[in-house]
Amino acid sequence: MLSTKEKILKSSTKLFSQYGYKATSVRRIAADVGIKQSALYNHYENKESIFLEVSKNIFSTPFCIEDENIKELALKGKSFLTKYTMQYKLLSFDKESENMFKLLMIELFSNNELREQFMSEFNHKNIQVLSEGFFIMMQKQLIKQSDPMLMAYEFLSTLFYIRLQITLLRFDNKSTDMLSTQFEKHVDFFWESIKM
Amino acid sequence: MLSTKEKILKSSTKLFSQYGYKATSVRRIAADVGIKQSALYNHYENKESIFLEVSKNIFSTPFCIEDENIKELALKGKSFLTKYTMQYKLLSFDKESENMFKLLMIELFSNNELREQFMSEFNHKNIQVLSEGFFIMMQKQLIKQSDPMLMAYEFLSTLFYIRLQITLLRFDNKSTDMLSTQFEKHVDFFWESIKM
DNA sequence: GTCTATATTTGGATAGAC
DNA sequence: GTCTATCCAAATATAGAC
Repeated sequence: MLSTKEKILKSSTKLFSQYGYKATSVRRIAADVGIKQSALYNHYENKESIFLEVSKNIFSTPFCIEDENIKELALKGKSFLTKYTMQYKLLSFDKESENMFKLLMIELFSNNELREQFMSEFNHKNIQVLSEGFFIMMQKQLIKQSDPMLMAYEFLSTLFYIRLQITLLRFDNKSTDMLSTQFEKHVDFFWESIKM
Repeated sequence: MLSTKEKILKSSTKLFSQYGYKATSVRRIAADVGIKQSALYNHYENKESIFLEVSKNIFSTPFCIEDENIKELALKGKSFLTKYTMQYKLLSFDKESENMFKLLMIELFSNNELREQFMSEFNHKNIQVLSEGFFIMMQKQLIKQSDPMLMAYEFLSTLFYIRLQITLLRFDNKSTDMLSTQFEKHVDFFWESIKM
């Protein structure tokens, strides 16, 4: 059994990630929770503070792989890319992460903070981890010599594009069959391109 | 000298592509044009019809290269990719196209029609043209044997990601120096990966 | 074709009874 | 903590004078 406050968070997460901040009214959130609009204010100061609570979860769910034992992983070459990509794929199809990604995309051009976080948390962080991996592989002569950062950028951009497409298709309740193996194909294609 | 109707279109294009549909009020459009809000209704039936006029231009400006003489171009190998990418780069930095791209991104999850058009006009059309080019290059043994569609997807996704980043940076009036040569690097990297 | 004035709706937020 | 009632602001849209 969820507390009212938890119900509000759940409902608002659902609605914000479907319609965005502006297009989601507090009345609608209240209706979804099953209470009157005014009762919301016993739990949150205002609409903004509800959104803040929701948006906290956007980057708490990892957008990229944890760089725990990246060094050991990178030594294995292709397995590193596979593992990285499979974690990314999991996120892309996980309902919770999907909503957070959707919300991020919807608010990307309206919310300065989210935009900054997208650049740092998603882009830079992923590029950093990946390029570290590629750098190690180059040292170990597993892959061709090149710019690790560029390689990371090339690899990541496709992951992002697949995820965006999946999110769009699922938003319309369309089938993602055509994209379900795209991640694996990407790893295969990319590895063939860079391997020694 | 622009007619009032043209001024409305110009102002609303600017504002819609900056704040999106919901967050742009007709008052603000009117203020930007320099007339009173009610006067807008002498030129457009309602807010929706203004947006419709604006959004017509999203896909009229080409989002992808014209496939005019793609066969001849593809025979030249790398030049095909270079030319394709440079056209794409031009669009990314063109003020008009940039606004249309921004508007598309902002409304992607709110507007069903735009979402459909993004999938067909941007994704499918580009994939088709590119894969046709790659297919020809494979036949002529200019590049390695692979799935032309997959190759097209891999190539396009990075173009899209660069464009998105450029758009985000310019939205915040930040420098795009770091990304200005990314398109060229992408072509170089990709060509090295696929060439025979 | 533009203006002032106004109708109408919607949405965020508060007051006070229970 | 929830409800009803209400306030206030903002936004779309219309009516009618000039």
